[in-house]
Amino acid sequence: MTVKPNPTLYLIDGSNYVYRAFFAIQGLTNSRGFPTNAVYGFNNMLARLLRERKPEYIAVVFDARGPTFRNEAFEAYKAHRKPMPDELKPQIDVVKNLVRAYRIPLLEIPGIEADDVIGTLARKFEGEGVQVVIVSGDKDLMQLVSGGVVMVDTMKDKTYDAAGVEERFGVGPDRVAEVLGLMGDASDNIPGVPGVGPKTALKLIKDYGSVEGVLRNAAKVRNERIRKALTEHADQARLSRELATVKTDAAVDLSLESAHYAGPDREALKALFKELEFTSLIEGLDVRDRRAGVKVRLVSTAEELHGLVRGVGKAGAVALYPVLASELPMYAELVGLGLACSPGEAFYVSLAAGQAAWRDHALKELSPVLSGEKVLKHGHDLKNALIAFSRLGIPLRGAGDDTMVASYLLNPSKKSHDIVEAAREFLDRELIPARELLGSGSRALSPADVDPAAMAPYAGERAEAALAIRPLAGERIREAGLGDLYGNVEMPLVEVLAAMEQRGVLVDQRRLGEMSGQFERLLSRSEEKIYGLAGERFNINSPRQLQVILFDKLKLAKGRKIKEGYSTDVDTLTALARSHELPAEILAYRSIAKLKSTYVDALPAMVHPQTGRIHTSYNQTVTATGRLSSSNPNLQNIPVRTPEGRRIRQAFVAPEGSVLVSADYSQIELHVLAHLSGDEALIEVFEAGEDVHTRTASALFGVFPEMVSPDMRRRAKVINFGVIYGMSPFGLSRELGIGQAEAKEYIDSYFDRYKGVRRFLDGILEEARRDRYVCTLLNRRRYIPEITSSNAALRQFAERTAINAPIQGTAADLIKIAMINLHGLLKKRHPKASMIMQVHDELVFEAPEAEKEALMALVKREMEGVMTLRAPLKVEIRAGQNWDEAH
DNA sequence: GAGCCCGCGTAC
DNA sequence: GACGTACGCGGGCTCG
Repeated sequence: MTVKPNPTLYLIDGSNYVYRAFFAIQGLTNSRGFPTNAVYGFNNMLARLLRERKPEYIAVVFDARGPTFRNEAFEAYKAHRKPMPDELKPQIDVVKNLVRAYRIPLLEIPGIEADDVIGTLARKFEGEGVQVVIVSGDKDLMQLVSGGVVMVDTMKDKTYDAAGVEERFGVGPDRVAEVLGLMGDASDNIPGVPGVGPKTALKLIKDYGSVEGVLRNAAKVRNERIRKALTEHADQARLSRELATVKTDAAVDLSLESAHYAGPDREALKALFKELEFTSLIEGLDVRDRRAGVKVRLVSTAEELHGLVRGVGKAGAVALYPVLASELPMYAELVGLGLACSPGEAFYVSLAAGQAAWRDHALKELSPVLSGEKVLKHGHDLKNALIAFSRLGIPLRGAGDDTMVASYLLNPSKKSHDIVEAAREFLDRELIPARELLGSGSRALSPADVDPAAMAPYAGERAEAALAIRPLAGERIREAGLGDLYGNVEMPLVEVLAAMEQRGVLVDQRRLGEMSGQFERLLSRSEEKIYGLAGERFNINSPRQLQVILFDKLKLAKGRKIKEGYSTDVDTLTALARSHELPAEILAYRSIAKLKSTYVDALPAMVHPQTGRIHTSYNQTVTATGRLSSSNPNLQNIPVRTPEGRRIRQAFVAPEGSVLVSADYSQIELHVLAHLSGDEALIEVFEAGEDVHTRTASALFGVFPEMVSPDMRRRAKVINFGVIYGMSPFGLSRELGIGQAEAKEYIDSYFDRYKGVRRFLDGILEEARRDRYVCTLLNRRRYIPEITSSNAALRQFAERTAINAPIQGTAADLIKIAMINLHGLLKKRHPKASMIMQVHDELVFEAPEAEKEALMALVKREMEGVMTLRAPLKVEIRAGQNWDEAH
């Protein structure tokens, strides 16, 4: 038999919260000018309480209009209180309607104050064995706290039991009214004893126990002024104490049953929110209607776990949802695992470190299923699962489908491919958001701190969602002709990325530490110079403040407009550097500040405490084109162009006895362009192994390749890249600093030379307009809906992305295949070597010195031979002790 | 105080 | 506005 815990009743001090909400939020009205701030704040408080505490019984208490016994006892009572603000008055009735829409009983008893209603009900229900929670920020009510009554201030997120009251107030609940009686309460206009403030009152009550006790012993009080006040105002003190005492015997009643909370009247709430124009809250209501009822079982005994494992084995496939203590699998504990192998039901196994015996048992029990090939493991973000289990010594084998990757391939432009978003798209289902369990902001909990019983429905339904999404996504993958790309490239890549992240890269922390000091000194010197030149101190890192100095104070020429005034970017400052010293110094300062904050100081902070290396996350479902991205930290934008920047690259090192090998595709996107377009002239350049920029310059400027000057080559290079980006005459003219007419001539002359490229680009645009999407060599899709927009700016932007996506995306396809092949080859032939980084057209490896030559030959051959393009791929490869040397 | 956008700058 | 794709910093605004 299970013992039912005592029921809990929440009594909400409505008036208190309406006031507090009113002052906390300023200026909110609906479009008709009706003030809504107090209603909004009150609703947030109430919704949060309902969400976080899930009260079984609840009631809201308001003050009624009209006099109460306190007015009769003391006519000045609350008389001098400021009248209710005009903006608040009309909101009171709305708040009451809101409470009704939540179907929560609302008590307002004429002649009885809310405090006394709360006091009476609290004592009554406490006597009946109900746990009472008073929800208020009013210190008067602390006197009601006792064994069965606590007070909660939801705005400060504090709960007061008797000890809490004593800590906050200095005395226990039984003496709160005594202290208030002596010191008075300005807001309630309780006079107290003149000249006695909180500190004196507290000391007197501590010494003599009560107002009566203090008055009896008044003669003993040392301080003459206070002694006199006590004698002279004895009656007022007694009255004040009475006023400050919350009544617990008022004529109020409420049945527990009527306070049972069974959820809101959604239609009424929706109507009210609509009236108030709380649109985001309306969405929230709709969302609740799309929650699914997955039956999730928290696995808590060895027998149940054993049964689950057998069930999974029988099913032959399972969807996993690992719960990690934080976002980064390399840095996070595995807290638990959601599992699902049949529709509508799921399981959750807690793996919290706190219960080591259970965790060890559970992992041991699960391990054969996870590591075996027999049971297919599906999931939404399998890389995460692979890393999490691998770190526990459990290699996840038998990887099935990753619904996140599938979702990405179906539409890579989507903002998010997380499980919540995927459940919306594929299942029209709303999942429990993490914030509902964990909260947000500074108060956010770690999943490690959440009760497994609460975690279970969250993780279980996510596993079940992945299981349910899988066949739907699979069907759509096939329909879109994405099956090969998914099955032969993206899925095999998951494991490769997991291995790369886990291996990580070594950085020389000492070197970065030295640089940090150096950069610090450079910056402070530069700072002083800047202040001198500007004639005042300001925040150099603030473009807004810098604008004032440059354009208002020094009256330097304004350049490009931005949203907030005029740009201070590198182009502008470089131009201004001719007329003043300050812009040049700002540029110098900025370049060092950038390196320091983004790399020199940030990288050491990311070194893993156990491995001593940096483990980035390679994101497979982020970019619209098919590229990977890298974050935490981003290893794909480590500086390379300037000498100072290269010093950061030098801090990426090989361990003793090993080397770094860097292999990058030479001009991969132009090779791809040559292949896709079939342009004979461009293909011929690459077949001949010649420098493409020089050859383009030679054609554009009508000179022999040997006669191409560095500046001619530079211009040709800009144009070559411009093609890949969907260049316009304007963009080219800006980049080259020439007129638009001249830029157009260059472009015409380029397409005259490479006629096949022109045809190809036209074909892409036609295809985009016809299909609303474009494809890479491997059929990777990107939707371009705005290609037919009537807005010229939008349409032109769409045209540029339509041109760029197949080129950038095909390059991404190729290097991904090379990565998969090389990962497999390394395992077999160079198990001591590893692929550790990818930077779009570059792969970086770490290998023992002795294997350097063999590895380099293998990598070069494999990358160049990844596919046979009409323009043969070329790879530059080098080795070194650090990344700069190898690159 | 947290979360977001902006301006800016790094990479390919 | 004006050549593609990313990530992340500091500033500063808005929100609650």
